[in-house]
Amino acid sequence: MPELPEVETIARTLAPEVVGREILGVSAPDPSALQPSLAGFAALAAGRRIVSVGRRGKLLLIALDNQGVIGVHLRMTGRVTTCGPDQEPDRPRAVLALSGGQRLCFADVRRFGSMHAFGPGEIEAWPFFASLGPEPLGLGAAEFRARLGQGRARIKALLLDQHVVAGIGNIYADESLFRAGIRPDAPACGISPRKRDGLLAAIQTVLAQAIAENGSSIRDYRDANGDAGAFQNHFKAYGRGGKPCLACGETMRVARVAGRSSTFCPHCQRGGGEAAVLCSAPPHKS
DNA sequence: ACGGATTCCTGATGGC
DNA sequence: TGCCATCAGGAATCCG
Repeated sequence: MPELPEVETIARTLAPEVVGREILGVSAPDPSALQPSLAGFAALAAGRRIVSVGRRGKLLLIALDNQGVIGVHLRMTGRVTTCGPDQEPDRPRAVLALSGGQRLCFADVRRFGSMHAFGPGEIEAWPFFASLGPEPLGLGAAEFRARLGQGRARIKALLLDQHVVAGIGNIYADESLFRAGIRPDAPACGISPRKRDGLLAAIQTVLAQAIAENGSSIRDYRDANGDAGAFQNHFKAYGRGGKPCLACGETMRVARVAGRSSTFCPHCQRGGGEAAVLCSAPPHKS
């Protein structure tokens, strides 16, 4: 599942393959992959030259020479890869033919993802893009503390909420909470400023390490060259339900939090548990 | 208004 | 062996 480190890795591996090339044509075995439509996408993208490849949250951004941009939502199983004229792309939903015989392929078995083409200045008006929270890497402690708020929402739900912070998904939420010693179901109102600072530090450490390892490959994720990442070998929480905690040996538990399976150590992650008292009193405001 | 639950989609997996 | 239920999850949307 591509989250921030995976999308960052795709951007870095895709850039040298496509930057400087012109988009010659657009084809789509599954036209629903393209927004606003196959014809609309082609009108915005064809004839444009790719000038850079970047990322915002989990959104892959392919910048065009007219200030337009292609935004790619990979969701769960989306893949963006390149393939030359002699290679057959594996079940692509959409293919961009590029100059020099290169092709950019978008495949996505579960079909949750999509590619959006935008004209100059249009993406800033896209509600999804405009409402994204700040990037977690480089985010200041004071702002992070404030963005979590004092509500009763569970901390994991907040980490997964792209309006709060952009780029974190189920894997890195579990890994960060483990390293910070906070239960995934802890309400925000019970997490002290000190704990919040520790959580941000854990998030930044985990994301940076995952980027350095080219992301995590559970089953679907591959970079633009088709290569897997390696950070799955460093998981301490995700996917370790029923196994002994790597820190204390206690059996890791799995619970449903924020609609996601969440793995945590009941011993190491007690932070926020004391919040039941702090949050129980209803906000008596007149 | 806020926060939880549901929905979309298909392949992998486990139980019988 | 084969079938069927279950699970995976990002984000929009629905619901209490």
